[in-house]
Amino acid sequence: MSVKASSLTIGGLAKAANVNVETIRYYQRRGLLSEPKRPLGGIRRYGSADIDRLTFVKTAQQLGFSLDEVGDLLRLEDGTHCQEASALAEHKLKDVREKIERLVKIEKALSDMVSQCHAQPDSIACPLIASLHEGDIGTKSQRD
Amino acid sequence: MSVKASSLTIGGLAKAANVNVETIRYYQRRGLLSEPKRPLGGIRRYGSADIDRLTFVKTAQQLGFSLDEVGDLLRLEDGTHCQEASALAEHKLKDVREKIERLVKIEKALSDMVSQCHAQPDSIACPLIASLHEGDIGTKSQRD
DNA sequence: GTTACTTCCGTAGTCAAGTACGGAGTCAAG
DNA sequence: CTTGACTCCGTACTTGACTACGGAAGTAAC
Ligand SMILES: [Zn+2]
Ligand SMILES: [Zn+2]
Ligand SMILES: [Zn+2]
Ligand SMILES: [Zn+2]
Repeated sequence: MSVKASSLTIGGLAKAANVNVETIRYYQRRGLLSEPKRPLGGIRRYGSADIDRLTFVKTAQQLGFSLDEVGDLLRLEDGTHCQEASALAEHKLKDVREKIERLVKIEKALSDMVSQCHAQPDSIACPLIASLHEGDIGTKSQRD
Repeated sequence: MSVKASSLTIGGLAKAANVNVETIRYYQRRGLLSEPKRPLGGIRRYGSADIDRLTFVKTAQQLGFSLDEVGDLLRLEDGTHCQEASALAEHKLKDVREKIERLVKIEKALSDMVSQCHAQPDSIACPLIASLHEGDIGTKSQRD
């Protein structure tokens, strides 16, 4: 039985979870974090569960989930929705892989451009700039 | 002397360059594209140079340059600023490589999570959700 | 018990890169 | 000569994820 040490003020929570106070209030407004009741005109107290919550949100966010999607995940938080959770994660994994593919193409285009440019240090026209006029970096750029 | 076939209306230009009319007007406001003078209360005409311009902007954008940065590139447009142009591109290349690194870590974290999840189809608690509570996806996440 | 920091709360502003709107003017076709 | 489509122009709205502001009230230090 964890000691539900509800001892932190919002500022302490912010420090503990390494986020801005305003971010916490924002998440509360968005329903990603619940606000503890305040003791008769007093100040709200937060505990380790809240730090955990914020960690969850921030971790999911780093994994590329939007706050709306984090909300979806939180609704599965009891851990008994393996199907839905992994569907979300798999979809996100697909997105991430597509993003990587696109960036790798971009990387190639950029490094080609840079090396072309350096290959002709005394050229009158910069091939890097020229290639921007061509308008083809290899990504077929389908809108999805 | 190029034929300067100034025959397109803004709508035609939009179609030719595959962008929204409002986007063109927006770029004009931002100084990325100049507005041809309009013949006494008439309608502006655009030519292939404008298509080229838009292609340049869109290409650079696909390469990850912000519109401000595209503006910088356009100021080097004469092609005689190899140094500056390649400095910009190299910086962007560094950014892109960092982005790829981060995404690859994310990809690994996500695919690990998904396979863990599928490995235990009858588990009572989802390890995918559990791992989001841990708050470590391998990226040491230094603020930069 | 006064000062100084926090908290609370609602509202409003920021950023990038557009997109939308409304009303007036222009142009080509029928 | 009247539709209907398009252009022009300024302004305002959008999205996502915050961040800032202002004033009142709580709380801690000295
Ligand atoms: Zn938890
Ligand atoms: Zn699972
Ligand atoms: Zn050109
Ligand atoms: Zn060059």
